Amino acid sequence: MRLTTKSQYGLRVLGDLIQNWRDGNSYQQVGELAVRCETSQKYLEQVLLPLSHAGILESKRGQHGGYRLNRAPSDVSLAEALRHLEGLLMPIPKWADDSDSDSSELARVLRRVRDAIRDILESTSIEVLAEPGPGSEGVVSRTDEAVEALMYYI
Amino acid sequence: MRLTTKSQYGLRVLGDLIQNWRDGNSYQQVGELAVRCETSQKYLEQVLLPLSHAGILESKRGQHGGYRLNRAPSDVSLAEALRHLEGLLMPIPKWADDSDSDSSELARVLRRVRDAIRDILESTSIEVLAEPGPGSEGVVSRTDEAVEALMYYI
DNA sequence: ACTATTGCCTAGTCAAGCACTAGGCAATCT
DNA sequence: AGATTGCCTAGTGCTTGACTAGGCAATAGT
Repeated sequence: MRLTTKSQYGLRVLGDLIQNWRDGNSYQQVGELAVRCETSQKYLEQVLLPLSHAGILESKRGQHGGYRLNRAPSDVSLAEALRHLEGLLMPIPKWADDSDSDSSELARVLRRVRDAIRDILESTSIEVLAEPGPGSEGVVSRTDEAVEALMYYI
Repeated sequence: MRLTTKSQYGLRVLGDLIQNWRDGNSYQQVGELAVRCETSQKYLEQVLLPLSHAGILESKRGQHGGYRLNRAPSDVSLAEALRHLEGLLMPIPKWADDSDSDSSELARVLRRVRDAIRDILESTSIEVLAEPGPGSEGVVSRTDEAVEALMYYI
């Protein structure tokens, strides 16, 4: 699993839109989302596009257009979001994905690693991206830091 | 965790040297290892250097020099080998590695992923890299294919 | 001691991919 | 009709992976 800035911004926007979902789910313009996520509008457009195509987000064009969640946050897993942000998490050819046990022992170990990652990411919903409630002081999202910490490696 | 060709060749050489360990543990020249691993001698030198510095391999220069295992294969974990082949698997800053539970929920999820990967890789020895016994027909090492399958992503 | 051999180390090159920037088209609202 | 906003594609600069190349250092055989 690799994590690039697409995930960084994408996950942060999702957290933002989850807050918005709980408060009427109105359309949020890319320009404002970009400001809140500290990136450029043009780049964020590219990040959100695949999420829209995947049906995770819903978009509207023209005046008062923007993005909003299309499904309940609890129904979207982190794995699904990351798949559309980063492309396929694991482009494994058939021979390795098959249940054939005739492949090497190493392949079996690597498959266990892959499954462990997948299990965690599939069983976690994007609700974890929502910023902590209004009780906390630091209003700044920690999503960036969390992703930066593991960026490129895991 | 990222896997590059360094891991691909490095793991394959380790498998080769494990066979050699069980058969007298003589020094194997880089040139011949490179032929068996289907890469160039010069590149393989760079791959094996860090394994030598880490004490996993032992080297000798001059005529009849080469490489051989320096420790029992059962005492070297896949995690250790990969760490020296790819650099640190997870360069996580202190704030995320601390047991402080005040970081974001996402950070906690990503730490679970990291730990799951580490647990598997630490508990598996490089013995799995050894080629299957002489009973099998296909003599070609499957390490390359196993690594290629997951290269860059997991 | 001399020389051939082999590993050690550093620098440089080429291609691919990430992180954007930019421009124009298409839909929507007023 | 015109302004606004998202959709889509192309292009650019930088970093990194995957090597290639050259010379130095140590060891073995004579």
